[in-house]
Amino acid sequence: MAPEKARRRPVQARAQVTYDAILQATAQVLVAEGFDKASTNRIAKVAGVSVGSLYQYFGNKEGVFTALIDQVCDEQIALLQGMAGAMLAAPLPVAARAYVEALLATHERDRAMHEAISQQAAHLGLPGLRRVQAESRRVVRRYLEAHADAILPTNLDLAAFALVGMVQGMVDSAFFCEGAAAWPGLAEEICRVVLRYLLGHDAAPA
Amino acid sequence: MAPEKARRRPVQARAQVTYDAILQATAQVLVAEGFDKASTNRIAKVAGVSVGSLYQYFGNKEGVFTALIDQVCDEQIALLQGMAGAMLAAPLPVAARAYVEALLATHERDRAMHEAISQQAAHLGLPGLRRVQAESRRVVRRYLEAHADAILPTNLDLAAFALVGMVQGMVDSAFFCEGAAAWPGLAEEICRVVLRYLLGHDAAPA
DNA sequence: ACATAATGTGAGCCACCACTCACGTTCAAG
DNA sequence: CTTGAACGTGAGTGGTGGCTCACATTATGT
Repeated sequence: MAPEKARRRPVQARAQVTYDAILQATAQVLVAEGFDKASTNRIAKVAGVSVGSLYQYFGNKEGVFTALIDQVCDEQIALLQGMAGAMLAAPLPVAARAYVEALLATHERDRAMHEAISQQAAHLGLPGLRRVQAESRRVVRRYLEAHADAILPTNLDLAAFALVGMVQGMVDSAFFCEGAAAWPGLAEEICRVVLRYLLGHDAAPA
Repeated sequence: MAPEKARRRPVQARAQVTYDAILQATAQVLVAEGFDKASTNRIAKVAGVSVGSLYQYFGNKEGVFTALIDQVCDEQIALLQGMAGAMLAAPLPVAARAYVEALLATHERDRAMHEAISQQAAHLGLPGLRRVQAESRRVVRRYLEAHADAILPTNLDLAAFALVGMVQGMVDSAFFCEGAAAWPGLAEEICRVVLRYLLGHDAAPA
């Protein structure tokens, strides 16, 4: 039950290779065959190692999945922060657009991955997903601060919270409802929601 | 794998009692002990019946969960439609407020339930959750039609989609991020988002 | 070269779990 | 009351999967 610590940390190069292979195999099996087929024996076989090796680096089955989820969350956060740096000085319509597109893109990229993980989200993934949301709010809040004189909301914490939630909600809905993600006006509409909330009107075209 | 049909439908009263007890026990075990502890034997024991009885009404384990999810979704949809009838003629700020409060309330009521179910959402719950979202969009769309001359969006399908997604997203975020659900200005802020999207400005106070 | 630690192996143990079946019990109809 | 159908039972079966452990192999320091 409790997330046990890893038995051993990889120190030699070949150990790191094994470790990475296990995580990659976990992702692959999860996406291709579903959670209930993802036994430790199957993961080890796909990774090309023995079960014993798996249990050298992960205390139990749960540990494998939490490690994988952590890795995915770290990537997502890194992408977020990278974008934030490039967008801090950008005007609102541009930044909004970039944020929306980025979220749509990551969803597109590893849709199956997210689905498989969220299958166990309440149990294992929740802390990780919380981290991503918290970091998203932090990034958005910093942007709002820099543009505080141009927007309506004065409670920036609440505004960041609302923004991250609403965009995530619409993007999720789009992928949830098959086919909707490809709707032509979707990204525009999400941006419209954001801009009307922040400005009270649509952005004037340049 | 495939959702097998129930072996037998309860016809006598005591059979219905057994059937209901099984579903209720499933919900209870799911919430109190988590999905992986919810074995058919455990469910039967908590329900106070024998495993054999369980398999008289459900073809397999999956069938128990899908039946439970269907039941929860039906309740949610019924609540939605009931509210829609009462709100069709209401002015926008009132209707928006009612919708938001209703969502917040249902989340509050069976938060653990939703969490446990969404744990298996990708596998079992997806069709049910899709039904709820689709019905939500239909209800919202009907309302928008009735008030089409008072709102900015012209593509009502897209608007309904965006509205349901954004509200759901913000509500989910609130419960996701512990404590946030109790934030004082939360419901107001969600309404503000909705109204600025639909009207382009905040509602004038009565 | 040698010792020692790090890494890798996989057959097998054990516990658990989905599901069955042969048998009892309760109901409803004639 | 009788009869048969609906309902209920729970020990048992087959299979699976998490995890171990005794042993083999490879790297590292001296």
